[in-house]
Amino acid sequence: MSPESGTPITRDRILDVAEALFASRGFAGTSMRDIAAEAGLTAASLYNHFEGKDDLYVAVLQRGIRPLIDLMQRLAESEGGDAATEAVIRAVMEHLARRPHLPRLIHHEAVTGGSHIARVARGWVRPLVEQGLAEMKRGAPAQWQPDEYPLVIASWIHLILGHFALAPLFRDVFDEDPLAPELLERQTRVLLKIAQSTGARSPVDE
Amino acid sequence: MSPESGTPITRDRILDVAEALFASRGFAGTSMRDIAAEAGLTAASLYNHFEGKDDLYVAVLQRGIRPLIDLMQRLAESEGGDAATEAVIRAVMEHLARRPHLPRLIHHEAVTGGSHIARVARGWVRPLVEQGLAEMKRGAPAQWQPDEYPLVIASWIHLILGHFALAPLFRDVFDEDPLAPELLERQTRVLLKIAQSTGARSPVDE
Amino acid sequence: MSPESGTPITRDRILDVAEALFASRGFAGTSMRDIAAEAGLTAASLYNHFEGKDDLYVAVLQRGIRPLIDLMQRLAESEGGDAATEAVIRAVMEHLARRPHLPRLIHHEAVTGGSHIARVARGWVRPLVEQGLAEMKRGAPAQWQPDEYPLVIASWIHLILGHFALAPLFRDVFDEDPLAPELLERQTRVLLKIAQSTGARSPVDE
Amino acid sequence: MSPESGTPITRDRILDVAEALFASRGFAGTSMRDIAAEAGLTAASLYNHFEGKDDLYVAVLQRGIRPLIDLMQRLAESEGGDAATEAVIRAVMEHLARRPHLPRLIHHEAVTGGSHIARVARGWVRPLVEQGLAEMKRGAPAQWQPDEYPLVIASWIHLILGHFALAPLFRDVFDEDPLAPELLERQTRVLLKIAQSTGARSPVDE
DNA sequence: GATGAATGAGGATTCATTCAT
DNA sequence: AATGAATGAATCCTCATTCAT
Repeated sequence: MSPESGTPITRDRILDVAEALFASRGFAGTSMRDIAAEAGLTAASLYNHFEGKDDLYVAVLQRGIRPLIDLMQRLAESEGGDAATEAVIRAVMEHLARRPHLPRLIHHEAVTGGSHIARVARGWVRPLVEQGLAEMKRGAPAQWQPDEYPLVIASWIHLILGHFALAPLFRDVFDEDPLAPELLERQTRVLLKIAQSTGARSPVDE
Repeated sequence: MSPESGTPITRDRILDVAEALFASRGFAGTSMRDIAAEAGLTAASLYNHFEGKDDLYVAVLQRGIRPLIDLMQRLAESEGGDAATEAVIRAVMEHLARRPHLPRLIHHEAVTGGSHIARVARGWVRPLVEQGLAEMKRGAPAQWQPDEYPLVIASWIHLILGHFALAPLFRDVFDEDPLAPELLERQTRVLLKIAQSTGARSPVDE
Repeated sequence: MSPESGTPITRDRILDVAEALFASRGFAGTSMRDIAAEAGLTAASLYNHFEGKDDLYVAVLQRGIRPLIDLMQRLAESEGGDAATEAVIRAVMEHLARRPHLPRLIHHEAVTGGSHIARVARGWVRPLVEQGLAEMKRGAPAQWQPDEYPLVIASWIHLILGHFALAPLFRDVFDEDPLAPELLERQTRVLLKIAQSTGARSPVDE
Repeated sequence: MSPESGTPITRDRILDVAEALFASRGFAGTSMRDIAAEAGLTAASLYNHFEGKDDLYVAVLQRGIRPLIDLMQRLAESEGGDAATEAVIRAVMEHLARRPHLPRLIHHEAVTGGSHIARVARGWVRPLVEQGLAEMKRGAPAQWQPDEYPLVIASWIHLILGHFALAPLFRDVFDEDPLAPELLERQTRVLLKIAQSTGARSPVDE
């Protein structure tokens, strides 16, 4: 009946719930029972859909990261230049705004150095970094030395992911929700300004 | 008799071990037994020094964050200006280089939105942000709107903490250790350049 | 609709698989899922053919033991004497050679003292023992006292079943498979010699 | 207080209980909870004494089999001959009478072909069989061919272990307990007679 | 006749914690 | 100050079974 076979409804519901819980409590802090309960199931039922906690976690990770990889690849295929930088920032911010759990998932993995991180690192971040490196080698702002390129790229990742991942903290500090549409828009503006300030092509270029 | 007494040496050893484990596995992922084992003790012995896991965790957090708060306060008392920005970046980077677990601890708390985060938020980040706000209000680069000030400050936090906290990820992506002295120095240079680029006082100011 | 119906082929396949698994892992150590998987089915499907695990187990037991009972009865109807002893040993050895799981099933039941053992005991072993007793009473080797008759019969059961049931052990000890045709033949010869040695009619008889 | 350090009492109590349960229900059929309950403990407490179910099982097996190995070695050091055969049978029967769970444990392992069987096979049965083989090679009854020696030895194992291990079955068949002292004595007599009948040195030997 | 999905019960094991020693 | 032993609660997961499809 549905274009997909199986019973995608339940499976997806589990993935949704698991994504939210893994994102906010981490892998170790999330119990199968909690996931099941939130999905309206018994813990045992989860095993009809996933082989185990680890399998479920990987499924959550992949479902979340895959579209981000795809997005980055699509963006990479567009031509570069200053306009492109703006487009990338806008696109990524909009994408993450719709999947606000993803950055926290990535942060958990990254900070923990979990066993899945190799997958994340090699599958997603490395290609992304390498795209960025290639782009910068073709023409980076004059202020950056080549050995600083990776750090510049990492810094952009910190800026973008950090805003989402550390939202719980800053929600307590500011009295506003960093994930509210208005603040996301404002943060995008801030990032664009940073891009302009730091990305000014060297006078030689012009 | 009081759980606060005990050989300071052992207590500190426990704190050291707990800090490392909490930082790399998070609160839920770290067991009292693991901490005890790594400290050459039995789990039961930990209770001679701390009232429980939670108490130990708070102790770790406070021991780690307190010096950072002090550092920020000392820096705040110095006068501002462009030179100050550079001094702050250098000082914080150097401080964190000596306590590399701290950023991961903070990230865990921040991402998790744990029950201790209020403490962290109110005790450390809020004053820091308010110092920054005050500073910016006294004279910020012209490109920033007042409602962007908090986001700019948060962005700096992302840039600095992110480099340390996400080191496990980027260690896998680059083939270098982000926490190696040489990369820390390089990252400091990058941050200084970003500060210069984005922080340029508007021509009108001068 | 009735759980007794169904394609006989599938039912027999399940019985075959279950027999092998129950024999090598015991009742408690064998899961319905394992049986189903080995039979190319899902656990749920087993319930189309058997009422439950217990029912399946009993079916396996009965299917295996029934022919053995029949064999013993047929042998009992033949007249006794030394020739008969040889015939019994040969017949039983040949029968078990074709159903090598059976002795292990019986051993499991016997050692466990499981709830099904009463069935086995009363349904199969007891008549067999009583046949033997009757036979011995009609004329046993002079060396056996009447109160030893049951033990002698039990000993024969140990000798014959043991060779099959403990094959996994002796396969490890010898470097040969006790169930290989050649060793079965050799074991038969050994048993026949034991029968001759111990069964010699007293000189008075002759 | 006790000649052994530690708290041997609880540990031994657990071993006793586990031995009985493993013997009568097998490894898979015995739960840690049951063992604990029978020992007056909680399941969690078992893990203060053993690393896990498997470890406990191995401990039970070793504690039971070790003395049997020692007995066999002592017997092997005595000189052989017909008198020795009688001594061995008597000694083993008496030993097993005092540890009636052991044969069932061995049978479970042997029939299951469990993962521990290699240990049992190599550690205990193989040396025993090899002792027997050496003995037979020095002078066996004329009726046995050399290639039958292993089977003869195995047959003795079946006769002796079988009486103990299959006791639950024959308790149901006879109306007597095969492990009752009187029946053990009777079984010993039967075995001795079998030994005499089958072991008669060939006239040529004399 | 087969199965995917659901589940209550129970499996082994871990965990934080307590307490007597 | 340290620990061995004990434990209730919770962990992940398996199991036998049911039922709608």
